Amino acid sequence: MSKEITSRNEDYSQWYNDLVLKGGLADYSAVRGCMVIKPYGYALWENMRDVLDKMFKDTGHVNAYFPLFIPKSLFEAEEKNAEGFAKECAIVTHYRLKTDTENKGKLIVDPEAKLEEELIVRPTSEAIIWNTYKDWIQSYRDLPLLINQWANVVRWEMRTRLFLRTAEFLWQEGHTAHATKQEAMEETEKMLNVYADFVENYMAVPVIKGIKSANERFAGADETYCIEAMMQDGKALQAGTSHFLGQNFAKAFNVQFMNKENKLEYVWATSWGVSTRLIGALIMAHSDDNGLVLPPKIAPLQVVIVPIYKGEESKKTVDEKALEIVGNLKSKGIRVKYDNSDNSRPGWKFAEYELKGVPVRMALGLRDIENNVVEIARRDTKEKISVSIDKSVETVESLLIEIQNNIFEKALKFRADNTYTTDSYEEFKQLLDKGGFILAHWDGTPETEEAIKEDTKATIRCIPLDGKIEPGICIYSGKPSSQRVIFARAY
RNA sequence: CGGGAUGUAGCGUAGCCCGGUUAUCGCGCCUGGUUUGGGACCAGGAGGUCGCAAGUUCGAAUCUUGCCAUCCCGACCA
Repeated sequence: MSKEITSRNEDYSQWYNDLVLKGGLADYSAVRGCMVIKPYGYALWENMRDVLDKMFKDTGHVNAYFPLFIPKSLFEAEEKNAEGFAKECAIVTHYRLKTDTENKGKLIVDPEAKLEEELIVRPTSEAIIWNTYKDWIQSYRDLPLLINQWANVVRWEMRTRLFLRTAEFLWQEGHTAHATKQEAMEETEKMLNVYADFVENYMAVPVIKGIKSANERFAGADETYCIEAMMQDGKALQAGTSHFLGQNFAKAFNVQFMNKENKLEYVWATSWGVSTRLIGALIMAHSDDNGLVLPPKIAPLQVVIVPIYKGEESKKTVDEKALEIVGNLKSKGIRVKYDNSDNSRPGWKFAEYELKGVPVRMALGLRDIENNVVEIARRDTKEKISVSIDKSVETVESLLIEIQNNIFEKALKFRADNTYTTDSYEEFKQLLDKGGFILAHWDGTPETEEAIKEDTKATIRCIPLDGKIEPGICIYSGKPSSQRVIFARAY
């Protein structure tokens, strides 16, 4: 039967789950909190990864790989960071199993194989990386050190959600070392801009660049920058972070370099990351009740061609013409699939590829070939047009660009329509229930943020970088404030 | 980790309260045929550790206990 998708109005969470599962992006696994990323979902991640990887390399970074396991003593070296992650670490305590003599065919942990020092499965890699950098950095000539790694990390979350929060996830983490504070701060902002560029121009998700409040700051960072996106239910989702780590890790791991004046100095550090969580952002930003809506630039398939035929003879004719179009599209670098499988009919295929969010669908039948036209349907607006086959490639090319722009504009408009400004705490609470971003004054204290969070479940998503300096009074405490910050309920 | 719910073929399900032949139905799958412009139809067929493990019983999908996984709500969360 048809793959029914729960509507957004009916149950937003279920709608999201339906898209992930029925859209073929991921599956639950036999492991609590861990998911299987299926080929279609992984293809999406590969496209995202490839674009980001190029952006990192274009900004001077290189890739490396560090161990999955971190000795506990290293992990705890930077205290704040260790504390921040302590509650969600998986720990390796033994290295061997043995046959259970009491219970044939079962294995038990060999108590004699206890590790002298426990290994932490990385929730992030600062510790192991800075412990390594210590040996790599001696002189200012070794700096800057600009390294990225693509890896998996584990955070033992209480409650998990496909892509948005899983116990294991894939990400990239950049870790850089610099000779000066200024340079490290510039790097932090540079990578934030790279993320914003990627998320807006490839994923078509508008973001707000900002700084995290102390409560939301990365443990071990002096300053955390972020990009925040709005989902269709009005909730905020952090799409990427970039941290200025100061000299915290340099001091914890004793990473010093000789400067030009022959004096030892601690290096300045940054780290930055985005994860498979971005896929969750993508889904919730654009998709609709018919399924996924993927931005052409990173969609695994940009075009699908569905043939319509009657009998073997006409199938041949249609195949021939369709493959010619496929060739033309491919020569333009367009990711296209010709689905002439005989186990489902055209209508089924239409619905299936809509569910999968393929940006453009072409339908080609005998009637079209006679008239030298092809039907082209776009996923975002579901509009259909009939164009001359000779012009089909250029039509598709421009359509892909148009779809990319349209879904970005649509998301931008949605965000604008759901962003409010208020100076009244009562109105603030009412607006929160509608969902969306609220620009309000805040006195800058963690206590006030905490109190508002207790009261409303909303947190400060960020202090926007492009925010106007505008004196006002804190919405909660009435104390003076110099700038509005963004409040929202968040994922 | 607390509260609630769920788990029967690839998917969706009936049966469970009140234990008793060969576990129901639909979709999907396989074979053959007719079909194909928005989720086709006919005929035949295959497919099951009833989430897992103990227990109660002559007998367990059904009753009991434990465990595992998922969903929702909370707590937690960079």
